[in-house]
Amino acid sequence: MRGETPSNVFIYGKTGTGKTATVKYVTKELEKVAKRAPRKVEVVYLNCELVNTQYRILATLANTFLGKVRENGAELSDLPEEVPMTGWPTDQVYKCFFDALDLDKQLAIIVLDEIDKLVLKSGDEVLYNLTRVNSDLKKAKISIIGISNDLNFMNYLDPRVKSSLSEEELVFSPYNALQLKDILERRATMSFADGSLADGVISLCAAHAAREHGDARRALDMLRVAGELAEREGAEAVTVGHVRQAFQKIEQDKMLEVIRTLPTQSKLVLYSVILLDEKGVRKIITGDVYNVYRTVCRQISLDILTQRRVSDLISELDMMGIINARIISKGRYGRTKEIVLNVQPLQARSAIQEDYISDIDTTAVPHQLTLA
DNA sequence: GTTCCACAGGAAAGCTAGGATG
DNA sequence: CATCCTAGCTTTCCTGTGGAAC
Repeated sequence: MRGETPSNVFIYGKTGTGKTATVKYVTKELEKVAKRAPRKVEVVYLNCELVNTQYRILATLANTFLGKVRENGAELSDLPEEVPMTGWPTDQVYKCFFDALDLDKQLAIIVLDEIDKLVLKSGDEVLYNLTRVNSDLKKAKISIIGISNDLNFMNYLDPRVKSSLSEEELVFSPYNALQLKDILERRATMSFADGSLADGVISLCAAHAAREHGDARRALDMLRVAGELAEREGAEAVTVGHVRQAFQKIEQDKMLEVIRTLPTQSKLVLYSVILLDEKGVRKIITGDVYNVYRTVCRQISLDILTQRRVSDLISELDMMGIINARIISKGRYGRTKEIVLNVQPLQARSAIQEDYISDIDTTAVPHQLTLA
């Protein structure tokens, strides 16, 4: 507001630590204060997950400032009405943004949320251009706030961009249990009726979330799910038990989501394990899984991988926590992995069958196996 | 004490899709 | 458009191994 060139700010921290919320709050306050100041302050918020190419960022910026210019009733003689979302050469859009911005003595704060997504998709050229704008502007100034949840993201950048973007750096560390408790309590007073939360419910949610990730959004999710469970039950209040159920439900949902996005071959291996489990086989063993897997593959005429590979896939499923595989030795009868399913067979099955392979025959388990 | 099963899992080479490059 | 590169899968070939049975 005093007309000095502000530092660019770079903010990083894990998801759910309040980066976006903080920036939005602070910029809103700033805009409020700036209304009484002689120099205008404009904040443009861009989520780079949605607006993720150089052209679209420039076009969005150009249109924002063209809009502001028109609001003020200024003459638009040499400026276009609007920049189309496709079609123009990039440098023309750039010039348009530049001219509209430089009409006034103003400060533009450009917030680039999820900036890592932008760089991943279209490189750091935009950032380079934006960081240089200040040296060409006569009246206006711009300042960039970059938000990223990838801590290593900076290393992908051009050193010049890196140094100018991180003039000021802020790190948001994950919330601890006390902070989460505080957040949950505030939200709870807004969304839950008095007395509908039993003692310890919020503490438990906070403790769980802090131990896992420190993500406030997910802590709130847990509280919400616990509330929904209690409501469905028609319970008087949300109890500690509901929170535990909610925790399990969230874990299960996460697991099912992982299963849904598994590559086909891994799904088939998992499917084979499920089939064996449903047939009541107590000790599920690599060799058996491979036999069932082969039958299933033949039924849907898919390539059959080698046992070596399937063994690796089983290890991967184990790492993901979908199954538990532990190596056991049966002495004279060899050494193998004993596999225990770690998900609800029915739900896991339907998650797998959402795939195009929906018509696998359940009789894929050979009879001699069920007898064995 | 030996044997030997039924795999585990390391190493290296082949294959392939997709992207970069000329 | 052809060609080259690369990462991620997969296969091939291999050595290693805990412990019940002999």
